Amino acid sequence: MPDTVLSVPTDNQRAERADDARRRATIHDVARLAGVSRQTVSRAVNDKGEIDPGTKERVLEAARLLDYRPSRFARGLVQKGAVTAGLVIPDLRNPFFPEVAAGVLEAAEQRGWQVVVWDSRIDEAREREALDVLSHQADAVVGYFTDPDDILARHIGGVPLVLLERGPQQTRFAAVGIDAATGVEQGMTHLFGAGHRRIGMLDGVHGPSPRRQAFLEQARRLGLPVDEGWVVVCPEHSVAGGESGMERLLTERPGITAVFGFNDLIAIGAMRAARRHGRSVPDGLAVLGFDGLALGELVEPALTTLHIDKRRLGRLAVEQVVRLRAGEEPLRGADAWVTPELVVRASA
Amino acid sequence: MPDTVLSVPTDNQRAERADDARRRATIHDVARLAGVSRQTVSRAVNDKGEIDPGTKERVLEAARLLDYRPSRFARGLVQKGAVTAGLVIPDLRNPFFPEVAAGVLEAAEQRGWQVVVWDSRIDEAREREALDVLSHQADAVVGYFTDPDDILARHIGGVPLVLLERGPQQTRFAAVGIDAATGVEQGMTHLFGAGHRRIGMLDGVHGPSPRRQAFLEQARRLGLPVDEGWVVVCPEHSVAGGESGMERLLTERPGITAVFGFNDLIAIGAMRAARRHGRSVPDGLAVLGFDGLALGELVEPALTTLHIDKRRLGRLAVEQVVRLRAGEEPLRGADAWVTPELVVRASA
DNA sequence: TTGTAAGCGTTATCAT
DNA sequence: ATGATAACGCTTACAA
Repeated sequence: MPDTVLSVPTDNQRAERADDARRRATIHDVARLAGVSRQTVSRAVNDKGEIDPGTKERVLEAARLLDYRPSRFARGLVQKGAVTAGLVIPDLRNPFFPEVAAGVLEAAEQRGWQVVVWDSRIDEAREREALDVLSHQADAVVGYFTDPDDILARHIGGVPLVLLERGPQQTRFAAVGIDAATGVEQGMTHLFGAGHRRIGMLDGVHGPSPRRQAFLEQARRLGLPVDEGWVVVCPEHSVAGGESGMERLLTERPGITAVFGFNDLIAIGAMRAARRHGRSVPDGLAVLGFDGLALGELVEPALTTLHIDKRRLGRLAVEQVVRLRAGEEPLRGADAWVTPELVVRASA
Repeated sequence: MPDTVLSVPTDNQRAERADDARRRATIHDVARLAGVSRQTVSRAVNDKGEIDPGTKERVLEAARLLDYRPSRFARGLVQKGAVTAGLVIPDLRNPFFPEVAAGVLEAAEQRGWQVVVWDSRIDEAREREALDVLSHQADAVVGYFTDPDDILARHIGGVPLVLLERGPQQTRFAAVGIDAATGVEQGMTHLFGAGHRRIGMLDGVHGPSPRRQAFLEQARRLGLPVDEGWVVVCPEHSVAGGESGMERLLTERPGITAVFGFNDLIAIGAMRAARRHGRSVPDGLAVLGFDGLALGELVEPALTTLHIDKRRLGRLAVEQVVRLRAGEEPLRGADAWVTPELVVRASA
């Protein structure tokens, strides 16, 4: 018989379950303890006006006692407006990416958004996993991805996606990129002007990357005796990767007088390897980087590099998200590019 | 009269509002378009078994048409278990912090948690703002904070909080720290052993920091003629900050033969400033860093430093969160410390 | 000042 | 295989 009474409806059922072991306190528990309605608890907790100071104090005390915290889900359900973006970065320990992330975070903060960060650690499976999770938990995703569009589409499932460093012509998603062609042209022109003809490249990716294509194109334009055979790939985008790549390049093309690095870390590795081979920089070998990391000013000799405005890249990505969410077309072409700028220091 | 009919109850009201301009499609809209119940939509979308392949296809098509995406809030409300942690970092562009963040992200990922990252940009107001937001949106917060406990308490409001780099004796919150005393002792012993007696310090914070206290204590132990007057504060924890701090130190204590940096960036700045003053490193001036950044191996001369396992620091912080959430006592004392390790390179 | 009722969008449970 | 119904925890009307 008591069963019948207790199962009347919901409120009494709740009362039954109230002393469950580790259940988090709800607004209802607080209301009951304070002897008020849930609405009154809400008023107290959210600091609304219309409430008696005494009641408020009592409610807050009850909340404290029960260690009550409003459920963000229940709140989100009823108050719209909280925006969460996902950010997927390949490697937080490559100083390039924290800079981009800083740009994203800054722009997001200005809009009151939150950013969930994933470090995919240069693992395509983890990239996809990030998409799977973030497509459920975020309102938009920004990041570095290596999979082709159709795979990404399968995992992002309708959530706005902005790809970092993919040329707009390489994807149907929104993207922000780096104007590799212009950057490489500046760099090669500089090396050529300094008298270099036998220039090698330490690329960062297999296959026809924009940087490599631009490199080969410039080599052709300048009439250099340089082709694919002068390009060595450093799968690891680090100083160590640059060192071992340079070892190989020096073995395969001992005649080179200059080398173009895929990024600054690789270029710094190249300098170190070159010196170990008894070639001083820049006289025995000129080294050119790509990124413009702060680090480049600290090494000896300071690194000549194509500087990229990394924060801007991040901010631009957030702008793309804004457009996407507004139902507008994302920026395409040059508006969605960051153009590198040659910074001449000592290494080339 | 039609009004009466339409306002029957909720379902029809919804039908009315369905063609609202920019309202995001809900499961209900999809159900209606596909001519099935909401439950069936749920089954299709979540890839559950019990559903006719044909129906499923029809539902998914409708979902695609309406650009339907499940609300993460509604989902979170019914499916428990999604954990979001907040991470507050002072400056993503100081290479130290991305390493710590990487440790946090790694440990969080292993547990299936998500991490919302905030860059407080070394601004106490922004730190508090981060707490205000994250205490609502996250299930726990990990981070660097400068405010004293009571202020933090006011802003964190009951959410588990783990402070980074606060000695356990300095806070009643859970914390993970660095064993500054042991680190400094190693460093000072090393410098002393190399014959240095007049040692300066470039500290990073005003007031009695653990590192400074340990420094002064070691100076006393070793009988050095060194006191507070040999400490210069670099408010900016960067190479530039180290350079200007070193300028001052060199002016105030031209007799120093060695300098202890608050961190590696400051130490590198010190090396540069010293050299500009015509003092070679390490012969004219020995320089010791604190952090063990990868960067330290790349500068010339390579930096002798107290290496900190930064990832471990981050992972440890997540472990503390786990304890807190389980209602256990957080680790205290040495278990919540990371002990620096002296790495001798060329600079000292 | 306080309480009642409805609804936010989803999934779980139990029928059918 | 599909649907009805009841939660989930909260806030926003509106009523008292």
